[in-house]
Amino acid sequence: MARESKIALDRPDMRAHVLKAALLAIEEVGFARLRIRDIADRAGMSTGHVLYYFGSRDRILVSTLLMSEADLDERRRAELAHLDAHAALDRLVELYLPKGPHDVRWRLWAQVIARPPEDEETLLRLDGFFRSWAAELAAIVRRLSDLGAEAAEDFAVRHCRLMDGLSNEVLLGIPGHDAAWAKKAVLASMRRELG
Amino acid sequence: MARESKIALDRPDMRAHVLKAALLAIEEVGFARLRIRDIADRAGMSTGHVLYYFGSRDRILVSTLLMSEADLDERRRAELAHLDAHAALDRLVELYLPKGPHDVRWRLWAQVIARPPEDEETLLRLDGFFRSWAAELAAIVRRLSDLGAEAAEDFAVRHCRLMDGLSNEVLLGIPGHDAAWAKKAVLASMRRELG
DNA sequence: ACAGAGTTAGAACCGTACTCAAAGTTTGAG
DNA sequence: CTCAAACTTTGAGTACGGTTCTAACTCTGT
Repeated sequence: MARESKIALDRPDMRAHVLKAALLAIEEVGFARLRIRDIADRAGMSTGHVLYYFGSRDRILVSTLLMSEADLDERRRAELAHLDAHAALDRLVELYLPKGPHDVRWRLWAQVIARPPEDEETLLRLDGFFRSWAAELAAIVRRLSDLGAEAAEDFAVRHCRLMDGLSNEVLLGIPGHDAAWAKKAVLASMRRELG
Repeated sequence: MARESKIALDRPDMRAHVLKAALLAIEEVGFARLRIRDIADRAGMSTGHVLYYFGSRDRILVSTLLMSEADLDERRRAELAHLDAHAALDRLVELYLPKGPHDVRWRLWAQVIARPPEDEETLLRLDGFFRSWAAELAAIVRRLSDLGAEAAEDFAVRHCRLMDGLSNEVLLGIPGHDAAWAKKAVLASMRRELG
């Protein structure tokens, strides 16, 4: 609708306010029990109002993921900029992987994959985050090895997908497969290729 | 409860009947709109009855995944047994990856990852399927290369997780990232390592 | 035939996503 | 300053689906 885009442009601050409330709500009540009411309460408004801005529960969650991911994107850049290549690699892996089975950012990803958005624009934004992570990783790898641009890119994409797969197991809570296990596995794979 | 385990033992056929109905229902009405009613209709019973056997919607879905995965496990063994190593590798990748964004088996996985089961027994069974795929892949790889048992196992696990990650993108429906793209990416990675 | 356990159906219940109409607030033109 | 139009906000209302409950039914063993 025209309404939607107008609002998005006019009141980005309001949307951000709701999305922060959503993050807080997820942390506090957990994903399984999350109601729109929980978000509305924390944002200091009514459930109808939250729906007025976002249209549906799923849209709120997708938007929350987009914000959370954009946020991390910035933090990542800022933090990795002044680390040497080895430390940067280690830190990137740490930032990428879930902290545990209840990691909010990853729970959001899981949710969105289980009920994917229909509109292409959102899908492209999600893809953008995939690419951003891969690009950052590729840059670090080039500092660590004599790989060419193409090979580094390939390495980066493969390892991002590897981390996605490992994250699934962490999210499931498979016994023994926790965050530390995942990190170790990724770094081992990277080292074995980089020599 | 005692009730639950008793039923599971006494009436495995009834459970299987419902689960097959669930698969059918998912195919027909899609995941987003799936109601217990849709499953009950197809199984020729009431919603109350379905819940009597499974206790909750989530349990039905987890059980459906377990059955579907066990089924594929068998089919895979049977089919790969009489293929040469190259063909077997190709076919395993094809069987593992989603056929498209609506692949029922993978939608079930996505659902289960988004709302993981609590009980350890189920988690271990899920882990069992991970291991089974990896073992099968490792065996094929050993036929194709001179890798040792340990290296082949490592190769297999890494590539299973890689396929999981690629599957996420297929499920999301990221433009350009379809089933064929995923297959190509996996095989490229495998070839590059196996030489 | 009967008791009692196990099974089945479907109505009732309850919680939650979503709608809607009306009231409140801001904005900007005259 | 006034007023109307657009936008915002609310909360009650609706619809719907998961879950629970109860009462009827079936089957088995005696």
